[in-house]
Amino acid sequence: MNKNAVITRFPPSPTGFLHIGRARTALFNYLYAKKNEGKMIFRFEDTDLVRSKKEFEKVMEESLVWLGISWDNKVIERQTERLEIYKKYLHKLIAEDKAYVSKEKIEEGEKAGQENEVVRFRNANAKITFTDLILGDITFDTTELGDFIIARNINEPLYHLTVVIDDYEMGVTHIIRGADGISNTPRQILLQQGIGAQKPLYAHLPLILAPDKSKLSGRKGAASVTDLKKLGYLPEALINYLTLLGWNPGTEQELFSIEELIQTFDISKVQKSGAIFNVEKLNWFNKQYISKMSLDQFAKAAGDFLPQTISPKLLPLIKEKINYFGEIQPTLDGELSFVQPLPSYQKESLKWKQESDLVNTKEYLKKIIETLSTQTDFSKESVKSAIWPLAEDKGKGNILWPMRFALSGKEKSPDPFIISEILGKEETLRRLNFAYELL
RNA sequence: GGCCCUAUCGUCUAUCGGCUAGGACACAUCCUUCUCAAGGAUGGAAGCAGAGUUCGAUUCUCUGUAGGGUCACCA
Repeated sequence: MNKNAVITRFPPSPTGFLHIGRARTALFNYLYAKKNEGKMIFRFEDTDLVRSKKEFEKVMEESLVWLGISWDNKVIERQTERLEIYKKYLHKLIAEDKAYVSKEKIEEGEKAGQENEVVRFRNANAKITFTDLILGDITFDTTELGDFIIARNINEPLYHLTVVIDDYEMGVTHIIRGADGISNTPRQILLQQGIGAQKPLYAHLPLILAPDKSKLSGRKGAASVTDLKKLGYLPEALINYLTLLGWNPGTEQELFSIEELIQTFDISKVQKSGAIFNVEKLNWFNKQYISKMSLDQFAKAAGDFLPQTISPKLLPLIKEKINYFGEIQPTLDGELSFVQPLPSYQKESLKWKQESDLVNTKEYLKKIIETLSTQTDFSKESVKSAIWPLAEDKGKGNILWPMRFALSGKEKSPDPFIISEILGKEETLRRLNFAYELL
């Protein structure tokens, strides 16, 4: 393998769903690795036995797959399976007097008061400076860290030690993570020096914020990939949006395929400040991707969001209305409700706004019914060409509004021709006659 | 509070010292249109404050202010 090969990594702890912020971190690691013809490693940091759950490992893996983010390691390793490795380093560190065992009382939790033999790292209290690919030089005085704890006991190593060892052993060259990891960096660099590891390059991504600029969380609406998938967003749209949240290529292009993203991605152009997650813009991206789909692709992608017995003629109407699949049912119940039994309505609703009373309206409806009664072909084109001369003669609103309202029972709906086609001759005439009788 | 990071329209952002500060989302108006959606056009909307460097600062430096992150025997 090429010695200079880029290796990035995505090491979530399986303690929840794949949060949008973490998804973007995975995405940027993926883009950076691909861009540099390197690899991305996916592993689980599950040393917190209490919070780590196998179910979450599964959702996280599924979420990445759904997004189209792939990793290059065949087996997804878990830290709980690498204990022997950590112990080896721990013993070495202690033997070299870089760390020491210390008998201390546990201060919090169920075991408070009990004694424990923690392992502390001998901190030389130096100043640590590292160059962040996004933020530039960052300096910490590590004095305040003290001799920090790296293991609960010799058999239970803690996070800072395990990441550093994993990254070293797996040959990680670039650590791309959220900005909340900045203050962990000096500790980890100290540990790298302790075990004789090479210092990787760091890039800290700005955080994704809720609309009130606080940290995004599940309580503030959809916050995980699973939530967004359930709402019916397209993975391509999410990827596109997430990449442009905090990064842009400096051109005015907004729509990118994943391949284009890989080609154009430049980590040094990542924004330094946090970005608010804006659903409106996600909606726009999603709509763009929907409109680019063929009807077949749309039907296939929408899948379970579509009722089993949906008229294929309704598909294009749905497709042009919605932002995301979750809006299909509300649209079917709303503007496209003409497919359902006709709702009751006030007869005044049949009147076009420029008419003063219902006298003309009744006359117009009669003419519409007469025209369509002799019509055999009920395709929207035929219905339109049959009705159009009448509409031109009497005024489009005068004819089309009552016709459309009689057919849909709604203020808002698709045009009366497409409704006629979908309803068919019998039902169309039934609804028109019903309106006529009302007046 | 200590330490660290950040600061351009409501939101995401462009600008590698020259700006009439550009684009996108959202919003408003208009056009198209029987209605809605889509589409087209137009518009309103921003450099946190103060000092310094400079012929010239949104861009560089400092201070202040504000926001965020982080301070575990969690990860």
